[in-house]
Amino acid sequence: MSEFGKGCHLHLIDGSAFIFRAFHALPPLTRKSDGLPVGAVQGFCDMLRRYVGRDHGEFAPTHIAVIFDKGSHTFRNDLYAEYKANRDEMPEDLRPQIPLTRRATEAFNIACKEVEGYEADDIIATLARQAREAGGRVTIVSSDKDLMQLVGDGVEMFDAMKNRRIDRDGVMEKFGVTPDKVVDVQALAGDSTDNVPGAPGIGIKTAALLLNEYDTLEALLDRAEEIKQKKRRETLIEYRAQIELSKSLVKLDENTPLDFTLADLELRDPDPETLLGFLAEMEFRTLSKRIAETLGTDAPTIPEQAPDTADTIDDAPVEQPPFDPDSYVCIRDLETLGTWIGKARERGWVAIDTETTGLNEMTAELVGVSLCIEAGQAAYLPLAHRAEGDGDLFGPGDILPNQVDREAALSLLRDLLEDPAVMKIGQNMKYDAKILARTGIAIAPIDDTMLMSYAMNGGEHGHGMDVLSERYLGHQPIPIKEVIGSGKSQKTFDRVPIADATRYAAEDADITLRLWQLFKPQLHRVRVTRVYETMERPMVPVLAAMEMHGVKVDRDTLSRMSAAFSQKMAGLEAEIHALAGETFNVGSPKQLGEILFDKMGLEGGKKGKTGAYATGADILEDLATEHELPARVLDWRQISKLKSTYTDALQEHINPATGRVHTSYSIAGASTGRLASTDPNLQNIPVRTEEGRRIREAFVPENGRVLVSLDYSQIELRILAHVAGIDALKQAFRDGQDIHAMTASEMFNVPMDEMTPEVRRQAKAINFGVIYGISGFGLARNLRIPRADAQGFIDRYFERFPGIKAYMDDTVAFAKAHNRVETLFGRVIHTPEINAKGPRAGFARRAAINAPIQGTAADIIRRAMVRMPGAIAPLGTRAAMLLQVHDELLFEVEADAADDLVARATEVMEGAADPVVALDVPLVVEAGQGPNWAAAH
DNA sequence: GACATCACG
DNA sequence: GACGTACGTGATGTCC
Repeated sequence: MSEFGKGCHLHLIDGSAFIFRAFHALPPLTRKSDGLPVGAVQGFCDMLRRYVGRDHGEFAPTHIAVIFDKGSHTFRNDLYAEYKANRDEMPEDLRPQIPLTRRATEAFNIACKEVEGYEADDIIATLARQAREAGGRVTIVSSDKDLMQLVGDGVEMFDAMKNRRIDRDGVMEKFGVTPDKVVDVQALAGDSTDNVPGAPGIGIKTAALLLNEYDTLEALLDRAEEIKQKKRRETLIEYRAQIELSKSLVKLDENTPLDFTLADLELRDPDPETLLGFLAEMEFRTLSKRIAETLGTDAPTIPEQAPDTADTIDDAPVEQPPFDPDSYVCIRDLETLGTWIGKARERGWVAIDTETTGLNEMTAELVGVSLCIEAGQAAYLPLAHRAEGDGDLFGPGDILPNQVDREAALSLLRDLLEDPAVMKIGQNMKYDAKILARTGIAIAPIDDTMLMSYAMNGGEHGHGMDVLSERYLGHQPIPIKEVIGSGKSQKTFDRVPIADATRYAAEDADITLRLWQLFKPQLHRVRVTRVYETMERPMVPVLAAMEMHGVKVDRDTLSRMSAAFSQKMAGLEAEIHALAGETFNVGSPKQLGEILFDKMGLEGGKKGKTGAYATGADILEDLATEHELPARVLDWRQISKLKSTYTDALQEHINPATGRVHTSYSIAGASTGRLASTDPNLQNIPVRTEEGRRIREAFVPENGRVLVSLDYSQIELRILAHVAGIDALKQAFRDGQDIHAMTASEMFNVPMDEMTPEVRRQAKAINFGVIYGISGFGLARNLRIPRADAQGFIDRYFERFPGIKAYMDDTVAFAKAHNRVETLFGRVIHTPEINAKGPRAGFARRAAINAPIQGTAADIIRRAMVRMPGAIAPLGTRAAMLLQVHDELLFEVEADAADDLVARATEVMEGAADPVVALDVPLVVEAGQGPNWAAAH
């Protein structure tokens, strides 16, 4: 054993962080033979394997240890009983896995250290100090901000999740101070996750500001009297003891008693027998194989469990072969393609992925297609790869030889992809369906792993392939950046060498198939099969058709408006500069803030986390009553927005081939079930102001046609009336009354015929507030009234409609108990933050109240959209659905068929809840038509 | 790439 | 009683 000294590099892994990440990143997995939960152990082992196996370059370890916490009571609890008191109980499934992670570490022959009564952080601090004093370097493997105080003098951190080293600059970035001041910042700002109190009202930004001015916490507290801001000064004086206590809680103990030395942590090779023995005991087949391969030995055989116990491990993923990019087949001739197609027919399913030259399905060209028949068996069919660079027989840009003839291949593929007996499985199939549609292939039937995940895990995490693969397969796919590069040197996929393309593309199909095999049986267990089959999957062809159809936008109208806006902006800019007495960038909130508040000395000072002045519209509006400049800036901002985001940008989006604008809807983007529109976003075209609304005049039908707009009237309030069971509201909707006026009448005891617009406006704000999970603060801000008044309104509202309060409380209670809420149609919306502590709790609470209402409305319009093609089929190509804007559908229809369309579409929309949900309130649709979108409203 | 701002339902 | 607040999105320009 050699001494630790100069030239040595100690790596300290934060064991708890590894365990928790492994636990939360992987689906519950149990040991097949006895049902012992081992998912976190498996993840932990895989993370260890990857960490020791990675190329650390100049940071390679000579010594390494995994450090664990031991015992729940530490010296910090003696200082402050509430320390970490708000931590949730350890999940039931995780508890038995903790000792196994210790054994795993030992099996890897890595030092595994803990000290009774001390947190891992203190041991890490002590070891880091010792290593530093011995002249060595230290890497702390963790992203925990509590450890950042240790950075410096050869000590750095490494965030294994983001694959990023954290040095002095990284700490500066996080805390705004050098590492030696981190403890002081934390003492002031406190930490809600550890229940460190800190100073109320002071966050990291403020703390950093103060410490950079006063240098040390002690100096700051001693000279607190000097601070200008009243509130801050009083807080620092009043809470001095609490701040000092916080400091002693966050300061790590660098003198933890240790019964081992740095030399004991020397890097050692694992003993294959011990390590593989442990893995076999845990029954990790894939991991055993992988590690055996690295160690150059054979993996031990792990017996399969008896078939009669299969149902007890229902949640365990099907055992799969490891990913092997070298095993993927590149299809170079029609015969081989025929063989793969034959295999897909035999199975009845195939996973498919298309590779193209870009992300825009309307302009991207098909480059190749990958297929996967079963886990590990995938192939890539290159169709249009081109030579890159030079030094080849074939010049840059030439189609490479030895690729299957495109037309012949597509003809073979068409038979498969249109075969009703073969399920085509994809990840985000709308993309592939559109690409294939442009080659004349109408792919069907389909399954979509992205949408399966969305139905099961909405709100829990994203549903992109990378996330799903890492989370559910424990496999990190080849990043697209590695294949096509990034930034300036990025190339299109057709310039990727075919061998590289094969590894990447076939892997995507492989992953998709594995995800499908995992997800398919889970759908019914989470009871979202109907959601998936009626509201997610059928959206794919409907949206694909709408997006490909596009909407005609008149370039001349937009370009004339842009020119007019330019002129107007130039005029306003000159006025603003004159008023300011100097020229500055009106588009820079920073510069504007300095002009308004520093130079002109207006009231309404600082705000915001970055220390910049807030200059949002609400603030400028307040100033505008007294001053010219902010009023002109508001005008300028409005025009600037309209020009840059709409009249300029929309022209860029007109497709040269179709002359129309083609948006793309994300089906699985919004947590509530809403769609989102991108590239361009056609769900936020201006309408609220007269000037903005004119942009809608550029959205026009083809000659002889009209645009028809149908929108649900007050759909969210109707849903609220139903779910909360408010008889008065339900009756008002049945009677077709003005719902806001009726609310006002109930609340303020004003007869309906004496209603003033002002009182109605307030009631309307309250109605919307309720949908958003009302708070006194929010309503006060919206109505610009004192907070106490707003709270009074809310109290009275709840008094008059007690069912609303009950609904809100019940919804939150349900969310807290189940970590999810549901729409009337069974859509699941996870609320992972609902049991969080601190300010996040408020957000989560309001989101949980809103989600079933917004989500039910989203479900209803989805149902209408799915039925719409069938309902308007008799009109043939005379009518087409173009856009969805949450509660509105826009159609383009031949003028003499418009009334027919309105009748059919209205019927579908108003009946969209049937027959699954019988609403106590009618759904009412309002229709309009005209020669442009503005006129159709 | 983060932040502020603002467009929509 | 304090915390920091309306819910859900996407695009743009500034600034680091």
